[in-house]
Amino acid sequence: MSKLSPIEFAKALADDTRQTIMRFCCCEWRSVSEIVEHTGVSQPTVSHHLAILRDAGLVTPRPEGRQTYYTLDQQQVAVCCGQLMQVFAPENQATVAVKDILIR
Amino acid sequence: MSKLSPIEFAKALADDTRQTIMRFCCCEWRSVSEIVEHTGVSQPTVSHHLAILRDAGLVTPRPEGRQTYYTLDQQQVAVCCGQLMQVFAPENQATVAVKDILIR
DNA sequence: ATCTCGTATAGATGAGCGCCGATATGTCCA
DNA sequence: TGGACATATCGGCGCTCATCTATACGAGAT
Repeated sequence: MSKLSPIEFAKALADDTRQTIMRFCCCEWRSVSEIVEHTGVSQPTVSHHLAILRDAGLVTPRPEGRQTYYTLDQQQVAVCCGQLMQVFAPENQATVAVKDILIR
Repeated sequence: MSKLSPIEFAKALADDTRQTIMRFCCCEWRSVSEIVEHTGVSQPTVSHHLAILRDAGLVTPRPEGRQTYYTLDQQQVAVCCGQLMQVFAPENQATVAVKDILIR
């Protein structure tokens, strides 16, 4: 999981289909077929979006036989959000709280 | 300052020029001319991006004579980041801390 | 080995958007 | 009132990217 700049993070999030995938994979492992069925877009499109999220370190793949299961990396999300807050809301109270927890 | 969905927030952040503007206006009031000079893009382009950020409630305009000064709304940023964390990192420790501060 | 199923990649297409020049709007000053 | 300046809007152009179909790759199963 490589570090993600605020720009890369924002661009990875800036698509409805990708956010749908992220919500769907938030607390569970989901196969590509399940994601295809849930999003309603074609399988290649899902694969494309998964590649983007995977490159951003936002989802983790787990190959299992013919299928590949994906899940959202909540820690990566939290760290990136914390970074956003430090850059764009440095004087906010919540930013301090997040920094204490996420940055060590 | 209207409420901002995770998608709208991400799309507003998903541009280098807009992030440059946001950083430049983070803790100070900046005129459009200053922003034009700092970003290096044309004045109409800056105006365009400011309109997007303004519609998202991420920057606050303060007209003063012929000039308009803008500053970043750190509270709006923090709230949106908090929302992102609750949606995409609900099991993370930092999310709980942010929620306690931002959501009332 | 061959077939089938699940996923990834390649190539094409169309919509969205970032950018600029030109122009409109609005404010201050003489 | 007229002119100069700051910002906003308009119209277009080019590029990025989300989507599709077609195809390749890879792992069971027969």
